[in-house]
Amino acid sequence: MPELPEVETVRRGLERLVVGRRITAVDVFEAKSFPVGPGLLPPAGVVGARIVAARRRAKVLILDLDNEYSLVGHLKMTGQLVVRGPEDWGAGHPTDSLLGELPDRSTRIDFRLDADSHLFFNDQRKFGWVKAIPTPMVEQLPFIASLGPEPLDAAGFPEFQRRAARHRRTTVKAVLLNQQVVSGIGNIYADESLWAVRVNPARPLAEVSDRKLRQLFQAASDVMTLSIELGGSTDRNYVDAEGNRGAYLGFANVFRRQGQPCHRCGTAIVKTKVAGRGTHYCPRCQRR
DNA sequence: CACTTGACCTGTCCGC
DNA sequence: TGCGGACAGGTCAAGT
Repeated sequence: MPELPEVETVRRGLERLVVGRRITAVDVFEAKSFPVGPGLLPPAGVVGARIVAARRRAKVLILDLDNEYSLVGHLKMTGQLVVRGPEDWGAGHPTDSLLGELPDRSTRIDFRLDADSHLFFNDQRKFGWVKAIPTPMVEQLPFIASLGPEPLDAAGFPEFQRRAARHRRTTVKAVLLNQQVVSGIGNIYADESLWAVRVNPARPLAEVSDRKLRQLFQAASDVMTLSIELGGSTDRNYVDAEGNRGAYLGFANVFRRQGQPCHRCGTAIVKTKVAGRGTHYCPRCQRR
């Protein structure tokens, strides 16, 4: 469930904790978590390189190295990138940690760093991955090059509108989840954004006015900006680079709130299935 | 081409 | 208490 706010929170932690560190060794415990193949550097190839930048595109994390390669990572649903060092190391200590000693049984990769520290890639369900790719190739990877604009970029609205226009018959929720149309939104923030502008998730896009669509894009930006300030959403697994939970779900209006009163009208929030996903909405505020 | 469904995985929860 | 099955959801391949 890491969506844009969670990935951005991890990115900020990595920028603070591992940029400037050198990779001294890499232990891969689950081969599929660090795929190798044409154009990909095997794990041993990053040993000796220094991490020089931590970037993000939508839900994709990018750690640039000083050897012309970048570590590109996707956390998918249960991935974590957690930094650990000596006990007295670093300014931030976990205050709401979800994790114990690392590595644990979900640890797939251990990047050993200088200064006696580690960057652990944990992933209970093994859907996530980390790949080493030539830095100039990162933006050209098909799945990155085809991403739609991010809601945090207000100037991206016309492009979002243009791309969305090709999907007028599908539900507005499915469109929000389509990373080629608009990127960075996942199940949590799709539901939260739709509640904010009182649009029913199952509405065909054709029934959503241009004005509503603009409000929706803005709402997605607002809700994700707030979530970043709160360190993201922790439903089950998500933690930041220090192992801490995010606090956004305490402020959620619909996600995982089925049966509880709508914060606007008091009606019980309903959970259904739209676009093959669990979907939460207020049946009164968000009529079809 | 637009759109939906299934697969990838494992841990958790629910009903029997 | 144990056990089968549903469920969780990001993305892509395969299906309609």
